Amino acid sequence: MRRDIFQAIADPTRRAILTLIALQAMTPNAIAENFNTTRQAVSKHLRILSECELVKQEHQGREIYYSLEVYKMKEVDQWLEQFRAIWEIQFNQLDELLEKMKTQA
Amino acid sequence: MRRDIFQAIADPTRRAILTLIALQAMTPNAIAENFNTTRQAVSKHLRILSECELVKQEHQGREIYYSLEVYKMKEVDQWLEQFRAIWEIQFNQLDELLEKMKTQA
DNA sequence: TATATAAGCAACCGTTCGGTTTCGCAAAAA
DNA sequence: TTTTTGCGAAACCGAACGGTTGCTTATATA
Repeated sequence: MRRDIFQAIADPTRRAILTLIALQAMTPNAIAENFNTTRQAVSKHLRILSECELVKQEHQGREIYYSLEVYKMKEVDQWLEQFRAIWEIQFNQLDELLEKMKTQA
Repeated sequence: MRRDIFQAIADPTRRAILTLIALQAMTPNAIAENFNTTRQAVSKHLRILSECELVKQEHQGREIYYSLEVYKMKEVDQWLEQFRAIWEIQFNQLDELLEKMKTQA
């Protein structure tokens, strides 16, 4: 059961949960109210997000507040880095092409 | 069979394929040589990558060259944007804290 | 023409996924 | 103390996933 951040964000519900708790910590029940699923389903998603440390818990009495571990998102950002260089090159080439077309017109 | 770029990059083999063909187009056989799987397995991955337009084909005789559709990667980058703002705020707060500790020392 | 090769496609198999239902536990409220 | 509430864990189910094997089609080569 090797959890991986890319697998974690593959599910649209989990991505929505991450967005939801990005700015404020929330309990599983509160989170579940925003979706058409049961609390248990949300709980499962939270477990997966916890396993790859995308989310952290804070216990308050019998309530558990979940919040985003935003630094972990940087792993995706770092993976994207290799492609960012390429799409900037392609953008510049397009730019040169447009320039060329302009001078020829 | 809802294909989605996030689901496409969830698989480590597919991520490796994307990196492999990022700089040069390759045929399925050539790609498969880089992994411990059969050509058919790679072919399946390429089909999934094609379905969400992360990859484009170029036919040359009986060979098919696959290459990266790098602009599509920006969708992930755009999704990350919402979190980028947050981690920069947190970074700045850490920065302020370090500054504070320095002046107090 | 006959043969070899590149590649896609379909069928099948075991595993994982996302969800529900049921249960147990601990904290708060009655 | 008893009841309610918030939560996670386990068992189960259908669907999807990743992979293999076998087949067909199309191009290149003898």
